[in-house]
Amino acid sequence: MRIGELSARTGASVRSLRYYEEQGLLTAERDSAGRRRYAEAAVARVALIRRGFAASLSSRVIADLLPLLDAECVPRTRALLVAEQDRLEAQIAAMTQARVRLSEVIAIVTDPTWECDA
Amino acid sequence: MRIGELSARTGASVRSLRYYEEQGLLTAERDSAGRRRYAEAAVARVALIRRGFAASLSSRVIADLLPLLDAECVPRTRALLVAEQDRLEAQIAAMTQARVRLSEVIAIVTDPTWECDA
DNA sequence: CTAAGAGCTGCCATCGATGTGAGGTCCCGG
DNA sequence: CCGGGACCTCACATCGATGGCAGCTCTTAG
Repeated sequence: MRIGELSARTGASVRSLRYYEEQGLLTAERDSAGRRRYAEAAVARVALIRRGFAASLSSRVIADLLPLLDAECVPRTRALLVAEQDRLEAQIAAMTQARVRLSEVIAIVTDPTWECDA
Repeated sequence: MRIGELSARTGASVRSLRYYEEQGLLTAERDSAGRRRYAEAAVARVALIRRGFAASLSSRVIADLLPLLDAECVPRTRALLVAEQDRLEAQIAAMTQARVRLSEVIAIVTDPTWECDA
């Protein structure tokens, strides 16, 4: 299929599909006119890529991941994902801490001695 | 004091102090040579700004916030901060959901039928 | 044959706090 | 008077996925 159809079938914009290819996430044959031709499997591939993005993986990590998935290499795939999980966990922790600090700020400004003109 | 001293006393880089001014977070007099001169209060001001950043507030929000703080206007200050808290909460929720999705991906690839060459 | 539509490449913009560097001014100590 | 250090402004780079435009080619329906 061509890029428009793949886009329609996956929900990824045409722009994004080209970007995925640029990042080495998706390969395509070219027809005589230079247009991308995708195999049926591309639909599942794009779904997988998008699943990765939805799980906050970067294109770089997905690029590392896909060959491992294709090789059905569980241990390394798993190691990569767990590392990402740690990164995500750290980010969540950072934001959670920011939330605490924000609560502190709110507590400070809610000091009852304060007043307001408006 | 001049910018170098303020930087040393607050831990903010000189670049950052200029940026704060550019964003309307910090004001400075100028001496005859055009150099910034800060009052003592600037130290506390910068500390407050940095506290805001540490609580994941953007310079824009801090810019909105500081006048309210100066006016000691609790209700509006509080409203602004609570709105930010909601935003932060939404981000944390998004990342938490990403974590769930990542766990799902890990569960999928950990399917015991898979094998690995390396 | 022609117009429209789909595809192509390449480039710029986004958002935000900060780093970095060039090129200039100014002040002070030696 | 000179050198160096502190300061100034201006401007570009970063990171990442995506949007969007310009200008082009190619195909296909009418």
